[in-house]
Amino acid sequence: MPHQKFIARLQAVEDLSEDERRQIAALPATLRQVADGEIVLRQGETASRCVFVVHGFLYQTRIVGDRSQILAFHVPGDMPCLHTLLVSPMDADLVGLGPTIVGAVAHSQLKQLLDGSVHLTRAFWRETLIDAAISRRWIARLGAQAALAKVAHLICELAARLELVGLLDDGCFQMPMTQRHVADACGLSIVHVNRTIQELRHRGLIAWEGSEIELLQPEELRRLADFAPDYLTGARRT
Amino acid sequence: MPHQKFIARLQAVEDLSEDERRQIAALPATLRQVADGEIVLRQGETASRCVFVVHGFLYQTRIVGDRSQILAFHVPGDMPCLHTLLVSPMDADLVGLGPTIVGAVAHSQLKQLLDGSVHLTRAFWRETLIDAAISRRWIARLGAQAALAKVAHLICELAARLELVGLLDDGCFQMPMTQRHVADACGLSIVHVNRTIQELRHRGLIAWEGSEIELLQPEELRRLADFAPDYLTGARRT
DNA sequence: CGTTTGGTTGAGGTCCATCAATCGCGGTGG
DNA sequence: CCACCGCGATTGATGGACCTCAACCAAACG
Repeated sequence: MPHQKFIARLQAVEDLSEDERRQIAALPATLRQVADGEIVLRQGETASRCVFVVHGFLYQTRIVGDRSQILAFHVPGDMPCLHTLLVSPMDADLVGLGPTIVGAVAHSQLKQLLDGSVHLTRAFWRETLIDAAISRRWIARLGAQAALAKVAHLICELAARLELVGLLDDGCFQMPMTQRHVADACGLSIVHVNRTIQELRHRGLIAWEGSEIELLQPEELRRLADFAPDYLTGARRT
Repeated sequence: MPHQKFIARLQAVEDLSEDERRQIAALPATLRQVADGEIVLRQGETASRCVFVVHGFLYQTRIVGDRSQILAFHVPGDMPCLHTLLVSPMDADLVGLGPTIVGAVAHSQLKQLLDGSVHLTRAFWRETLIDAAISRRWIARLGAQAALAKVAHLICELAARLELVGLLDDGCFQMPMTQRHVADACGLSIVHVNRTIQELRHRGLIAWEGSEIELLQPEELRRLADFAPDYLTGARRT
């Protein structure tokens, strides 16, 4: 059950046989509650287990100079530190966003599973490649877009990723993200993020109350953000 | 011989046996000359072969809105589109920087090699993970650093990566990068890049004439850029 | 209730973009 | 050989996007 979203995610990325799904579901995982702002894995730490999001959200943040930069958000089904299986130390803190439930699988278990299956190895590899593709979009976003487009793009991406795991309800999703998180993810100041969000609201593109974000005009928003969701699944060759 | 730098690169990332090195060297590769500015692989294109840099440089660039953003530079030994093996379409143009020689290996050949070796698969996977780690640093750089630090960081990274493949000569390296490339990589205007480089020169940190870049005070430069090269090899667990 | 946290607003300043012009250099063709 | 051209580097002036500081508000919470 806790692996459900994770399997769904992998499934969206690579076709899995029923047997393979069973093998993944059989991975021994320990569940754990993570509080808002709690650090699951610390920068520099060498993980011996892989974490996956069961419920809620995580993000990765890194101090650079005197400010902190968010490198990635993680939604249910994501395995944020899969790369620690092969490349050891974390290059950022992994932090809970709102009350969250994570599962953890021992590296040894995962290695054993992957060593036995070329196809599953490929699926997990693909998973890390999609993470990389997302990072590359973030580079484009941070390097070349104006504040309004940056924030719009972030919202579009989160909505699209949540949709993949069935957590988008009619353009609406729940995420306890504060304006500080948006600022740290977009490389903007809080004040300017605030004004930017107001502008998005004013244009009737989004609604955002508490932890509920709604895309009022998804099409318009995507155009503004120059967003296309293709990179999130790594469109397979047919 | 053309595979030499590529093997050196892999070797730096994961221990290879002599047999494995031989297997890689035996991969049938076609060499090709690439002119400055020539597009090797176009955004949206589905590659059927993986390219690696034998001599010279490549970079990946993507149009976003009305400007172009460079997502990555590639030095000899790099395999810029290894990810196309599993995730199909290119999300950016792959372009030659200066006169360059690239090799190309068919996906089918590569797949065959990897399917036969768990260890080599791991080595190549690691390779993509290091690319991802670099992307993440770029996010931090673009999101959280000022112009001076951005440019300094880029130079530090290039120098460190070239050092890994033996192309750094006493803090000196050859790279036919223009200020426009720096601007597109750092999300700055050309004019401002020009002034930033002047400032770096003025502080006695670098020298840059034509295509020769020299780190005059590497330690100072690294401090300014908040740079540490750890992420480039994915420091292995011991 | 006081305190904290996140959101909001205003004013002023700065970093960087944009526009425009110049300069040096290598290439090219007459 | 030299005028011409194009590209990259450089410089100055001006403007704008965004930052910083500071204050205030509302809701949540002990």
